[in-house]
Amino acid sequence: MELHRRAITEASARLMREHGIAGVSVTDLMGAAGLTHGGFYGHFESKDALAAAACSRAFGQSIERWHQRVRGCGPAEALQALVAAYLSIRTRDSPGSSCPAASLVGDVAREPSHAPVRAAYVAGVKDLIGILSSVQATGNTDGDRRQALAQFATMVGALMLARATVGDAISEEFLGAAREMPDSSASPEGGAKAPRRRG
Amino acid sequence: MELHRRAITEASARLMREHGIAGVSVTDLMGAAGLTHGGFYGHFESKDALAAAACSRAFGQSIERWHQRVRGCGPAEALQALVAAYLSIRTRDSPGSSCPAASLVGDVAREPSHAPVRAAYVAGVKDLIGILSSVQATGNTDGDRRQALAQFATMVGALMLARATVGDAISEEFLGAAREMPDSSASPEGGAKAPRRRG
DNA sequence: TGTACATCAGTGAACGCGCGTTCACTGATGTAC
DNA sequence: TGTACATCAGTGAACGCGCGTTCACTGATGTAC
Repeated sequence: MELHRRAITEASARLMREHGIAGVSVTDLMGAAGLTHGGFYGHFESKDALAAAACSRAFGQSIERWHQRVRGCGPAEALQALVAAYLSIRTRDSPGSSCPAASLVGDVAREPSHAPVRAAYVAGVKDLIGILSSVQATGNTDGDRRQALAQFATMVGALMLARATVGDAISEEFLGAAREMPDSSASPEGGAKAPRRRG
Repeated sequence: MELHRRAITEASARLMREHGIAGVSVTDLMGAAGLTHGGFYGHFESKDALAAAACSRAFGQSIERWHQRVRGCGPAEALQALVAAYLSIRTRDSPGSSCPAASLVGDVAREPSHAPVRAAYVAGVKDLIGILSSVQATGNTDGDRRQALAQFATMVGALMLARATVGDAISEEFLGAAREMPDSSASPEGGAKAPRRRG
């Protein structure tokens, strides 16, 4: 039974990123796990509960992948590697297996405040921001975090805009322009930089 | 009849940004325009066609607002004003009346390539990028455009992440960190800057 | 080893509901004479 | 000015369909003796 539950969660982590939470039915999800829809409520309390589990699972996959990329690199190379992979054509064209913070951002933004997927999303975003902070180089903790938040916003925005404009040249332009954003283009040696000030 | 068509488009421009294209029904939209659902197909060929019209209308509103903000400012102040308004709590909490490039990004990303709303979205994004380019100050046209693309990605990403994480402090952190992104924090005098290079 | 029984994950029909779309009809408006 | 008629935007019932969820049932599994 635990095996089936995992299969449902895994299938949902993929399909919900691809088609949206509301874009796939319980029947679809159970079918993708090799089951029929009737047994669903033996595994999950509701579709909302599954969405939360699927969201957590998707973030788990991303976090694992980020850790792999960061491991065994200096911070500057690690940042470069994360950004380059994130803002690639391959990632743009694989919403089902790429960052849920991007793929699900529109869905989660419209969920009511009590929806369980919201908490899962926030937790996942915080984990990714933690990793991204650790490869920044402003020289102080606050600066690293602010830099990571802004950088992550750029990555998520560029990826989603690239997806929404596929078929037009501007899609690739978004990916390219965002890849060169502040710190990924600056000093490959990763020297400490002054924290930014409010304008 | 033209009046009713406009009312339907206007209501849809708001409601589709708030709840998503699939998140509102034809009955809802007609009701919001003060009509009953049956007459809908006298005005539009399909819900998809309405989505395209609503998207164009929403971009029209944003473009008008951007032009107003830019008019009568120097480029540096204009950029500051656009970014500050875009990344405000007020904007975050008003998806129905704010930038459709953000509110609809997830919906449009999942539309099939032939959906009419896609073309409307791409056209609107290009218009906004045009305005944003015109207030950049890298000193050359290509640099301005690349800068505008990256900046816009940051704005859209931060706004959507802030919406998806409302209720947690990180929501406001995204807005704040993205507000200080590259050029909005640099040189309020707006002096020309060297174009960025690939890292 | 063989039989009887309890368990319970999974099945598939069914529930009420709302969707996008269609269509016969209504009733206000404007023109013809 | 008054009557008859054509037009056509808008109405609301109805279409087939898929949704999330429920539930009586099935049938494989494991235990008791």
